Amino acid sequence: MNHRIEKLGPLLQEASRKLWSRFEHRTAAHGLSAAQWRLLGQLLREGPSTQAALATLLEVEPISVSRLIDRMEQGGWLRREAHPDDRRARIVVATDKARQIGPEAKQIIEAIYDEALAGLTDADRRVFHAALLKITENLKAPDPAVGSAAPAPSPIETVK
Amino acid sequence: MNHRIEKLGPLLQEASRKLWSRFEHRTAAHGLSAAQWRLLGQLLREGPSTQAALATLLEVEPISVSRLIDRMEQGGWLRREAHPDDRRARIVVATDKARQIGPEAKQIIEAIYDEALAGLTDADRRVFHAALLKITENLKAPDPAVGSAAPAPSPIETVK
DNA sequence: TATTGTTATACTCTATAACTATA
DNA sequence: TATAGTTATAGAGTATAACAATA
Repeated sequence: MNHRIEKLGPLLQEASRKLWSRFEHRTAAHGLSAAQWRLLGQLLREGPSTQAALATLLEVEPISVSRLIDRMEQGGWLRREAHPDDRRARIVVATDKARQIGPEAKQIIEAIYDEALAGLTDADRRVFHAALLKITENLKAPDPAVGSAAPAPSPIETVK
Repeated sequence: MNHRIEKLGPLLQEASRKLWSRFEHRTAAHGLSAAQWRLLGQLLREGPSTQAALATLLEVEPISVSRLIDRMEQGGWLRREAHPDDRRARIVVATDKARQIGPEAKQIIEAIYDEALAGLTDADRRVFHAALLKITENLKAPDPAVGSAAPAPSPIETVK
C-alpha cells in the first residue's frame, strides 16, 4: 500500500494561492491581475502571438483572451497589431512598458520561490520537482472517467 | 547552490487546477461550484458553523460566504438555523442531501489522487508530501516583504 | 466550410461600503 | 463600541451563442 497524501488538492491549491498572493502584494503598484500577469508572462517569454494561440496556450476560451486583452490594451501593456498574412487574425505584442517590468517580476518570483523552499535540502528539492512534473504529466492525460462516453454534441432543434 | 525549481508557481497551479477539473467533471451532475464544494467539505468534515467562522476558516470575506450560502441554500445543500445564544448569528447546517453525497465525493477524490500519483514510489510520495507541507508552512509565515512599515514601492530603478 | 475574433448576454466569485440588529 | 450578517453595487473572470470577416 502506497503512502496516502492527505488533502493533496487543497495543499497544492494553498501553496499556489499563497505564492500568488505574495507576488500580487509586491507588484500591486502595477495593477495587473493574476490572469493578466499570466498572459503577459506568456508574451514576454515567448514573444508576440495571435489571440487564438494565446487561448490555446493559456487553456481558456478565445472570448476570455479577448476580454483580458481589452483591459490590458487600455492599460498600455500590449497592442493588437495586424497579422501580415491573415487579415482575420491579430498579433498581440507587449509594449515597452510591459517589457520593462519583466526583470523586476522575475526577481520577485525568484525571491518568493526561495522563501517557499526554505529548509528543503537540495535532494528534497529535486525529488519534489520531479514528482510535481510527474503529477502534472499524469494529469495531462485524457481523464479516464470521460474517455469512453462520447459527448456527441448534436445541435438539433434547441428550444430558445 | 540549491536546485532551482523552474516554474514552481505555474506547476502548482496547473496540478491544482487539473485535479479540480477531474473532480468537477465527475461530480458535474450535482451542479456545485469549486467554492461551494470547498464550503460543503468544511461543513461535512467539521460540522455546523456560523457564517463568521466559515469566513475565517475559508479565508474569504463574510459577504462572500453569505452569497455562497444564499445559492447553496436555494439548491437545498444547507440551511441557516438560529443560534441558540446569539440572535445576531446564524448556524449553517448541511442538509441530508449534502451528507449523502459525502462518501461519493470522497471516493472520487481518492481515485483522482491515485491517478495523479501514478508512477511515484512510496519513497517519492513521502518526500513530496513532506516538502509540500513544508512549503505551505513556509508560506503561512507573514510575508517578509510586507512586515515593515514601508510597502516598498520601488519601481524599476534597481538593476540588480 | 472552417477559423479568427467580436458583440451580446449571463453567471460565479470576490470585494468595499453602508446599513440593521444585536451584543 | 464591537460583532454578525445583510443589501447595494461593482469588477474580474469565465462561458455560450450568434455573428462578421476572412481563409
